[in-house]
Amino acid sequence: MLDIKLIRDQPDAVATALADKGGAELIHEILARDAERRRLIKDAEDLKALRNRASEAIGQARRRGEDASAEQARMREVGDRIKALDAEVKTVDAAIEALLAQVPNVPHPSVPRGKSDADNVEVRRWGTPRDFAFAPRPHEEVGEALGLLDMDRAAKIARARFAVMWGALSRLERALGQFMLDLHTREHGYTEVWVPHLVSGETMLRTGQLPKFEEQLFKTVEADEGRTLYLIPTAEVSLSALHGGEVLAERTLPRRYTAFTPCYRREAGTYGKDMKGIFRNHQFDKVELVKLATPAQGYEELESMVREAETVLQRLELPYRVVERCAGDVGFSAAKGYDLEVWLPGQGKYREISSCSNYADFGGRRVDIRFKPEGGGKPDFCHTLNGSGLAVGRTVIAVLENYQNADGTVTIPPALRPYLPGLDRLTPRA
RNA sequence: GGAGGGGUGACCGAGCGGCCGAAGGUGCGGCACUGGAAAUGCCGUGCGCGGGGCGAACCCCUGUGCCGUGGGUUCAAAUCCCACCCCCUCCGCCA
Repeated sequence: MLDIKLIRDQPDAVATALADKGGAELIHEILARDAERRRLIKDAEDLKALRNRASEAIGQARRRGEDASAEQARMREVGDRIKALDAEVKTVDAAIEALLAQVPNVPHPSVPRGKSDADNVEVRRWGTPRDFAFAPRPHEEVGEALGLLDMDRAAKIARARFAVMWGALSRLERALGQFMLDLHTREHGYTEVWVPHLVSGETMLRTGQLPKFEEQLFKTVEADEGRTLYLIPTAEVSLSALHGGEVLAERTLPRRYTAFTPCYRREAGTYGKDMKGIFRNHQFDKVELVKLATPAQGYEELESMVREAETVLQRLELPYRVVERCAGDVGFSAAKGYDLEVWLPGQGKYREISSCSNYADFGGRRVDIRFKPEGGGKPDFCHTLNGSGLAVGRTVIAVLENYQNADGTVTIPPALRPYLPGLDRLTPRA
């Protein structure tokens, strides 16, 4: 969330910055509530000061053996008024927090203006889409023809938008995850972390998944306890919540964490969209990248994170482009972000395979991660960054489509061979 | 699942209902000592919120709150009561 002080001090600047993103209309109401809050706090604290002084005097009087019952009765009343004021403060606090939670992050000045993804800006391209001597097929056809991708049985045992991958394709999925983790931990300075896939509602709130995206989450209930846990829609949730409530030493920043986990998403409201194959499923694997950085490091770390994700595609020799998201498309929590879009010959389009964002202090404030400056001084909120490095399911798609052969087989990208000993092509399942 | 113990500042660890934001230690910062360092000595070292000092930053003053979380008792709660969360030990069960 935004710093209320920023809204207080520069309401017009904030409203202007949110022009493309929305939320500017909330500013006025927040200011009104904030003024009310401060008035109430002042009143309550004045009374508390009065009570503290009186209590002191009562204590002394009683130790002298004097009667202080009149003063005690007076303070009892003051106590009741304090209680009432505190309750009002609490109500207003909750209202402000609810309002503040609806205000999106202010885009970084460098972010291009625009309303939708149509206004996103292509930053660079890498690789040349291969020339096919035949009509390249979409991944679901390639996979199903080989008998390795099995959407029907997945639907049978679960429902639509789930997948079953047999044999070598399952191996490919696993190998890709392994390959990405090794790359990021060995070459990019990330620490591999194994995290819970089910987290509390509190964690979902602190990572901005709730309440806004509740309809996208799978929720579990322990039947006999009635307790709720949520399936993570991305490992970003678990990774970025790890240090919630902590104050980190500046010299330990930036911290770079990566995790390979399944991700669970309801995909509500996407009926009919990307229904074929595994492009948009309820369950998919992803290698997630999360960084905690100082404000001074934040944007530099965003650029390097994008390059780190790109490296995966380069090693796999998959053509892609980098797109910077415009102000209207950058995402609720993000101050700046890039998408990596991989070339899918079966679709004849570049499609998103990674999204890297800097949530800046907006994220750090919400999860409450701060750092203590090296030379002393007040703790300040960390920048939190996250990105996919990469979405494994979509990488499988990219491999199936870009490496497909005329005979229906699929060549294994050379960089992946060490992870798939004895396998250089996907062939029909026996 | 049964029985018991415990959650205090960056960390360890004291703490009679008022004089406790909290002893002591460690760590950290500064200074002294040193050719430089170690050791030693001295000093300093929490966070949030509100009000004010030039409505900026840094800083200062002042008030208030914070001893797992939330309630309660009381003129007054780290200290008493209740609920919840978490951790630990022993027994049972178990991948």
